[in-house]
Amino acid sequence: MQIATWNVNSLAVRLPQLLDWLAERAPDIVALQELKLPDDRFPLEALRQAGYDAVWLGQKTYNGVALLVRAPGTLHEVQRHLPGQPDEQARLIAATVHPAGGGEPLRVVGVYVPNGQAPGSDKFAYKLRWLQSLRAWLAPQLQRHARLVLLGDFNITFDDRDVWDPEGLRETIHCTTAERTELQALLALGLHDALRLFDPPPGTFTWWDYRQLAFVKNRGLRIDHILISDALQPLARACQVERALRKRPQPSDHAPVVLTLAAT
DNA sequence: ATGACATAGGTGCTATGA
Repeated sequence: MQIATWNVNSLAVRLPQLLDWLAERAPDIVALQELKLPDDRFPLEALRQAGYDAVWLGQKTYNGVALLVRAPGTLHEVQRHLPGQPDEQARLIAATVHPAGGGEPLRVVGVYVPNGQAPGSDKFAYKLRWLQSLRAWLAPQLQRHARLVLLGDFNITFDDRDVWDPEGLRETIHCTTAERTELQALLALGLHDALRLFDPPPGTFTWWDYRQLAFVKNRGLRIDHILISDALQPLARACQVERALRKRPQPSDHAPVVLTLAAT
């Protein structure tokens, strides 16, 4: 079974690429971020024709998240937004997924963590507050759902290995100690960084700036993550960044991350 | 140097991203 996350940077623009990729790889579960469209413009029919069901939380212009499941898989107990968190920004969607191949259900939490703009800014404070709220909500979720996947665009690097120029970007946005402390606090709840379990080669990133040939020079960051609970860790078989999608015409600036889990 | 690209909204430019 394959579980993927992809920041598409506009679902309207990237829909043809998403449909191509779903047809090629047939992931069982997909979390999408940065839909950048309101709920009534979500392309449900196109996704259904591609063999996927979906739930989504849209927003005009900014943010927006969705979960897809390959038929005949199903999505239940859908939650949009962090409960009790008044927030105009569409950044979290969770569902209990019964995957296509059968086996035990999974609790899947897709997130688009705030960017944070710059340390010390109001947006940075919002990012840290949002992460604290996520953690407070996630702790009881993990008690209830032993088989849990938290995945999406975290906008945080774990450590210097996730940064193309760690010295030059020291304590800049995505690389600050404050952000990394919040990310580690999520792991401390009983989660594991799925990609790091498989000892990826140096220079494994998920995002590259559109400018200055950053992708060609592999000047990137690893900020998109799949975190899996203790119960799922022994089932992890592979985890990879789909770098090839970043090479296609009119790409998203993010590449997908794909986790392969053994059934059951 | 706060730019370079890309996207949305709207129709000239600003806001935002990472």
